[in-house]
Amino acid sequence: MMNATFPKSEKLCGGQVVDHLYKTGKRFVAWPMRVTYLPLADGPSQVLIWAPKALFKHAVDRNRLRRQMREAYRLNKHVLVDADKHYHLAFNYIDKEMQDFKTISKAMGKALKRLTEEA
RNA sequence: AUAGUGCAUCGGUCUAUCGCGCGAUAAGGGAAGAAAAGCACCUGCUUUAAUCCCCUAUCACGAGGAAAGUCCGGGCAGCAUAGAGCACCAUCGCGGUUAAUGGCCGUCAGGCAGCAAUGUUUGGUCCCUGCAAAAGAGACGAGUAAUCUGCAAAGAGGAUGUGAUACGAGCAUACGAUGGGCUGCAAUUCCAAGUAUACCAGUGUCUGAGCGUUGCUCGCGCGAGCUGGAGGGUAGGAAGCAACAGAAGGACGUAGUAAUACGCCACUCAAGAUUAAUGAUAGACACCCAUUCAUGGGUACAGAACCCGGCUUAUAGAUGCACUAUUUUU
RNA sequence: GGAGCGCUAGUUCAAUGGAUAGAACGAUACACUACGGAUGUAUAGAUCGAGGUUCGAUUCCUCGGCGCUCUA
Repeated sequence: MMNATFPKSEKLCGGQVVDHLYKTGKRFVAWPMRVTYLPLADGPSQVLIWAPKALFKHAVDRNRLRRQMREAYRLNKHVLVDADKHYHLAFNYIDKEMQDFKTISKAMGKALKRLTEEA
């Protein structure tokens, strides 16, 4: 049985850590998201999820996107765990339209698969 | 029955799988990570904080009527138990109501909309100080024409016209009454970690610099450092803050036209995050619309951030009560 | 979370409650030129939206929209 939990230790917190990630991390686009990542030696992978206020004015829409992206990560993260890869990750939503869960989940699967293939 | 007006209420439900936050209970486990210091002497070892932290199981709870805008008013916190004067700001028929308000209820007068129910909007004063482009003799202090008085000088007089308003008013920056101390939970308090005030200049130590939240002046309190240049370090955690509930809602009774008040009833009410929980997916039901009666589409506005009372704005649809107009029947 | 400020031609800025909202740059047309530039002449173009106060509103008040700043 795969472990599909998402405890707080897997969330990325702290201003300095976030700054470090965005300054030194590599990035690629997995539409409708942009992924910024930084490989780690060990420890749990930590994730940051972001829905920008500039694109979505209402808090309801941002909450919904954030929750869907979080669910997509939670259900797909076994790919990373199985490959024994550890990252600091940031997912930024970059599309102007709200996409449905299937699209986001598919994109998340592709993104994580690509990460496992990185050196 | 149709159309409308006012007041009030609700604003999806259930199941399955996976998941999140907070709390309680039970049984366990002993760490995680940052930075620094010390010992050693290049391989390392030791020590150390707030928060304690992690895992497992079960149970309970987990967004709104507007959580929104931040437009008012309070609670609460700090600053003299918040003090004085000036300045500033707000309110403005009358009466009531409240913890308080610019809100709410009742009511008076005028304007506007409507057949009506009703809705909407305006409402202190002109004594003092001021205001009005063009037009007009003249915009608040003078004065044009006819006419009258007078020997005359002059005085009285105020038409017509201009204009929104003309020896009478209007307006606010003026006056009056009433209210407001200022700042806001990033307030405020505590714990922990870390560094250096090295150096330069000015100023001051009771005849007192400077600081303390108020635009200024005082008053009051603290008081040996303070200001500028040039540097060093930190930005973690806890309380505030989530049932020791309260200006809380509801039913009933009494008073009142009403807002509301009082009494009574163990009737109801348990979110508390902080890179920020309250969810995701699938299915069924309910409601609405279309229809070829198989089915297809739609279900709004919108997400707590210390807490309350209002206002304003957004909102698919559903329900109840009262009233008005028209038509039909009795 | 809280506090404060702003919105005027395409752009940058003016305008004490008072006549037809002004200036510079830009745009368009014409002239000049073999063509273009420069220059000259002319033209078009705006008060964020909706109400209210006033004789009269860019200005004052209310509600909404958008943008910005400060604050541990």
